[in-house]
Amino acid sequence: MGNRSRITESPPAAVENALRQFGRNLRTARLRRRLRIQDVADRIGASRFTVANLEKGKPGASAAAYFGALWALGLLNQADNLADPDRDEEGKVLENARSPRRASRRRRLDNDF
Amino acid sequence: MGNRSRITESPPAAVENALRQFGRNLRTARLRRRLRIQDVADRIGASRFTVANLEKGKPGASAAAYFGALWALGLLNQADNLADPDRDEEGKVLENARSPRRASRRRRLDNDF
DNA sequence: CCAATATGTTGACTTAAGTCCACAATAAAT
DNA sequence: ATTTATTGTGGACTTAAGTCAACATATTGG
Repeated sequence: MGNRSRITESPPAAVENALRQFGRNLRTARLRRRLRIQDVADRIGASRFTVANLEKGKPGASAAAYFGALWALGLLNQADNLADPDRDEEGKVLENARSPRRASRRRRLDNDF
Repeated sequence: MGNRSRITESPPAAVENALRQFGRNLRTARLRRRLRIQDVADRIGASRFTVANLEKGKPGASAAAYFGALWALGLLNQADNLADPDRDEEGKVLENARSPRRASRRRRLDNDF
């Protein structure tokens, strides 16, 4: 990537753990299907080194690579409802009445976080 | 990334669509929470340009950035069961008896794909 | 056991992801 | 309508993601 951002260089533990688990799951799914790292690499058009990094949960790897691995294993559908608005109950509550096309800050000083 | 891989440069339509939808969902969730792009950027330690790219579903953006955006919106838990072995019914079937630690190719010529 | 192969590791190289700047376009609040 | 703030866009720069080669280390099959 170039100038690496903090989220990629040293992600919060929750993100790091989520990625590591994701990687482990990809490996489990691959082995169950009796595929080599190279096989997955061929299917997505990447090197075996990159796929190995995915299975390690490398934060800097591209989202396309991770999703591609899912796709190569026939599991891409599991990514369908990531941040799905219909499932975002928290968001539904916060969205009182209508949702703006831009987030204005002047409204109030609700500077939480 | 450097030498861009095919999966990142021109992903299969399914992957591209999944990423675009993911990005749109992130934007919807952000607006519902009345957050600016800059706010999410601050939380994950990235520039507003990168977050804008996430919402466009840019394939090359890092997985950590996407997951970080989820995290910043309190939605990271949705990533928990990506490729979860317990939910991988297909994989469970393919895994007859035990799962190997490496994928051997000599077994049979089951070169599907 | 032994042979064959899958995976791990290191290092060098290439190039695009991420950053920043400046300005334009758009939406919101008064 | 006017002002103010958010978001979009283009270009230049930096650096690490991805590739490849070569070798080491498992693991599997026979």
